[in-house]
Amino acid sequence: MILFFTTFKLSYICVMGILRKTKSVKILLDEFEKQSTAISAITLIERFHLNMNKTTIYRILDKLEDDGFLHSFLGKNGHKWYAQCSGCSSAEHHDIHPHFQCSDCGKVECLSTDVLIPTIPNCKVDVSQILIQGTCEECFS
Amino acid sequence: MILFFTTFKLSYICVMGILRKTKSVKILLDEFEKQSTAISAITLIERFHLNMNKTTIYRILDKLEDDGFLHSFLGKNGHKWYAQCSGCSSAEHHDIHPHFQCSDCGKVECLSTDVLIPTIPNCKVDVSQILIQGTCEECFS
DNA sequence: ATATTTAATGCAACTTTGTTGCATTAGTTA
DNA sequence: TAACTAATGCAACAAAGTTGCATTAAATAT
Repeated sequence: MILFFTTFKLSYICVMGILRKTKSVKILLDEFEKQSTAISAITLIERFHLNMNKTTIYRILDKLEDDGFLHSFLGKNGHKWYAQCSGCSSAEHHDIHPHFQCSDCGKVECLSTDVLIPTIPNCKVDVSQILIQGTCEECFS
Repeated sequence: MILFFTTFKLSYICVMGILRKTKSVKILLDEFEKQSTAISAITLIERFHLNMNKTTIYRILDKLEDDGFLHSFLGKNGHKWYAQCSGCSSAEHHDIHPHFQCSDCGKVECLSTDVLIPTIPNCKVDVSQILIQGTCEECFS
């Protein structure tokens, strides 16, 4: 959340998410600022196991999602991935877009393309997860 | 596989899948014949824990998928689900269709509707998983 | 600047889904 | 009926993610 890069009283803005700007929160926010592609929870745990506990990582990711800074989805193995939201808030997540995962290197990208979800008779559709798998540009050439 | 309901020499047909018509295989085949909606591995383990070991269940499901009798996909929690294929073989799985999971009762249905998958520049697309979540007909009313 | 409050953290133990190795059992073929 | 070996059960394991609780450290109040 942009909050941390300006200087607000956090408690006014975040009701259920992150309240304190701790070292761990800063490290993770920096990471998502730096890297535009999605990152899996497992990758973050490996990458920062010297800096913080895996429990802490899971908890911060959870809160950042509540805050509308990150959105989560499941990769090809059912493992959790996170990426920055664009224009979401704690009130509403409107980041329903497909994700592309390379079967070769495992990298995941958010796709801006819209996919038309079929309507289902008598059912109320809430969310849809679309994971497209294949070979990415780098692994293909 | 229809093989088991007629009388063939199995070894001619199944190369890497199921070779013997055991009690466990019969139970699971019956279950998928009986129920047209998808079934999660966990559900089968609960349902048949008196009849067979969970290892056996996972192994049989795996082989039935190899044989083209079942296809698998991940539900909303990343858990494995299986449903009957229509027209697939061990040589080729062409059952790429969306699935609908009810957030209320957890039930999963295969949808016959086609979804247009976006092309991604310079990438080769292989498979795509589409999981639509919402409230099903029964839970809605 | 220091004390107080309590959100956030680390740790260990746990839960759940799914997998592996190996001895034993039971379909299938000879 | 015997022989072969695929399939099974069991126990132990692996990996992702969660929970409870004592401790630490941000933010606020003094």
